[in-house]
Amino acid sequence: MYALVDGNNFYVSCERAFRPSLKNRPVVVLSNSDGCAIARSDEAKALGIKMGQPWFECRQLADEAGLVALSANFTLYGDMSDRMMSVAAGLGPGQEIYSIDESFIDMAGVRGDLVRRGHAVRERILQWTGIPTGIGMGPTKTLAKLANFIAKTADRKTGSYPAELARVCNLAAMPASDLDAVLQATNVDEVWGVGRRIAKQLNDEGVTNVLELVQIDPATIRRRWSVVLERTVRELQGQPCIGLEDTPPAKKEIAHTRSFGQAITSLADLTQAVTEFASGAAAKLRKQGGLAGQLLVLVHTSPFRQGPQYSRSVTVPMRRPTTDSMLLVNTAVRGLQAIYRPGFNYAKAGVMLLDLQDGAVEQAELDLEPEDGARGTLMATLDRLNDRFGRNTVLLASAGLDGKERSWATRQSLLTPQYTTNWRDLPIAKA
DNA sequence: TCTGGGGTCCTAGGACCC
DNA sequence: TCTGGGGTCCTAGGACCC
Repeated sequence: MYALVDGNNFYVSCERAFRPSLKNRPVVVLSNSDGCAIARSDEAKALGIKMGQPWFECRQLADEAGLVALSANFTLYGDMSDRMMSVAAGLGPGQEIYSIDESFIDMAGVRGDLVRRGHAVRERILQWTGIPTGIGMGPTKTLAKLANFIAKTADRKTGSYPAELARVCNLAAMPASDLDAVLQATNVDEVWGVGRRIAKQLNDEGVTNVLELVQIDPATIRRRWSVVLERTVRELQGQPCIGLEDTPPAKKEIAHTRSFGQAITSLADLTQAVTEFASGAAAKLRKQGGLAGQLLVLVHTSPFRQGPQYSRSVTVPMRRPTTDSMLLVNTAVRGLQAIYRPGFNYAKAGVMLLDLQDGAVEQAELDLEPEDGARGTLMATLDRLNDRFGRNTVLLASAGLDGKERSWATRQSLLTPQYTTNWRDLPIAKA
């Protein structure tokens, strides 16, 4: 038995916890560069704003409908997530933190009325963190996920689900005929693992709702589609195929990519950007105690713009697995030089660290670079300074030190304070 | 005229998830 | 004028190897 606890409109709810004036208003949170909407309040959804919709397409709603837009404040969301997760963990004996706003709970051995227990935990999360949640339960993770969707949709009163399924929904506790009715009222594209593409293929075969999907023989699914979709169908039929991952598996890659505030053309500007991305990725790598065996650099133009397109990446093996910013930055810049072509308007670049290895089992080697030991101390000091005094307090010279304008920097004009993680931003209550 | 089979590695891209 | 970022898994095709 599994539960899925999921924060409603999570980023918006985090902002509302500290600015109650945002309640009952249409609110969106924007991606980096204030590019597009990545979270929407119910009121914003009702205005017709789509997930991922570009801000320039809906910004007129600020004047017409009182829409409020905020730049993404990931420091705040990460901290609020930790708080929500620690309360949600009280629902059952095991927890897998699946994303910033979702966790699966293993309900094995939990006795009593699970729906009542769910409502109690939900109330506690709301009271202690200010985040409204929905909870779905079922015999498999895929069914718990589906139950969660039903709980949230019934709460918004937008679907055709019975009101008593709102907020907390346990599919395992439902009489078979009621369950069939609920599955029939749910489109296949709401199923975890069925995206746009597969949904269309299913629709073309006449399979539009979940009840129809559940009734297909898994072997047929495997033959016509894939083992991945077969697993999804078996899970929908109540056969557990996906277990709880309560210890997160080690990352296989770390990425740091950004779209630029405005397109850039020169190798000098790209070098600055790639230096910053490689430094950022290296800091992340050190934080999780890993080593990178390979590094990938990518650049590309904007597919949304007219004009010549160019997209290229290169993977460079490190001489030996490393965590050293200077080596990684040098490698990234050399990679960039190899793929850079003049005459293009570059919209995005990035650095990925690949072939990640456990830092604790570093391969011993004749020490050909005796300064490495000192480098380790240097990197640790660099991380401490940047953690304490803010990102980019200390950086490598190729990031650009001359005070020249970093025209490519992302824009975040609507950023809210870091209420919970920075003394200077601590909210003050007035009597 | 007729030109193998098995394997790895790399790049690129597609599909899905949040 | 203006279109996110971070992941995983899978597959196809080309280069290269024996």
